[in-house]
Amino acid sequence: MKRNASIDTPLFQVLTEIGIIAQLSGALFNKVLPEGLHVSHFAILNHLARIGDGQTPLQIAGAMQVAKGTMTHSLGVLERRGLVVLEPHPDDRRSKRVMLTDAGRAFRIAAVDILAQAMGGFSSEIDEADLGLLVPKLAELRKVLDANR
Amino acid sequence: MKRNASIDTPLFQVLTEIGIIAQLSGALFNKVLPEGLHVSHFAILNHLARIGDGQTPLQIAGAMQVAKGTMTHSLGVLERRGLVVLEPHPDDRRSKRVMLTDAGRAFRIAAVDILAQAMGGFSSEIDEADLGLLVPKLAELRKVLDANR
DNA sequence: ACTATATAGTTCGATATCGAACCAAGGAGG
DNA sequence: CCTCCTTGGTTCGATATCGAACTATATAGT
Repeated sequence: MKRNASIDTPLFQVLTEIGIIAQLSGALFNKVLPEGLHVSHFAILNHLARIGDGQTPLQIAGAMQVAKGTMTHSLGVLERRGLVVLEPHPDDRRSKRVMLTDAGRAFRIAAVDILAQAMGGFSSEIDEADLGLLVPKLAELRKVLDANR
Repeated sequence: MKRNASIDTPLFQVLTEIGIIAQLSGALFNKVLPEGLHVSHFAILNHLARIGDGQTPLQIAGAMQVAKGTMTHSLGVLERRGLVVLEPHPDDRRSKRVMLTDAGRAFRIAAVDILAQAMGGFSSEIDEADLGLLVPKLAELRKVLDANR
């Protein structure tokens, strides 16, 4: 059937699989993460620890690919927990700078350990080298999607 | 730094990329889909059209990897729009069977066209064959995650 | 300088999703 | 049969997210 051919394209299949995997891994992460901390919150802490803090909310939203209103919300959660502080941006009074607190760094390290442990449980069932090859392809796909949004 | 090594594993990187891609493609789909129809709703219609209707809500929830409460909600949306009907299951009075209506089939075909068109815009920027190779690996990853949830 | 436009964040309403509690029906053992 | 456990669905409260409207500041064009 000609009609279905248009949707059974590799791109579509990949996106379908990816959607399901994202849902599954998100659920898995949420289960092992400490009470009240969502994957998205952890992702922000992790990003700040890796790339460096002092980024603006908008920069972080761009990196995480979420709407800026969402970022306002998430940063509020993290700030209320004392994991980050928002300070005024020195060069632009509209903007903020997001800084990790010591508690935030400690929290992230603890969460990383928990996640690593949880993933270690079944990472043996997967060919790690295989996964390594996937990363650049996925990154490329992400770039294309990002450019067309 | 030893500490970061535990999280900079291929598996983790892949899941991070996948999370972002899922968010991007979901947003993209939502933008092109008709008013009020969410990707998840389309996914259900598509699943029923491909696998065959008459499935129970729980079966569909399993295939989509969403909570059953979510499925109740989504099917309600689709039913209110007349795209599916829920009929009592002949063998089990607790259960239902989800049937596509003609309108549902038509709607799906239209949506497929719209999506195919939207994706066609940038699918040329990606190596389709490359993507094809990704599918089995992703499927495998999905299985492992699924088994460990 | 002055106005117009763009940008950073916030706020708000709507919706998808989850998880847990719940209800109803099936099935298993005695 | 009757109880106990399981299973399919629904309901409910909480939360993440989006998109759009809004505020304040910055930048550009004239």
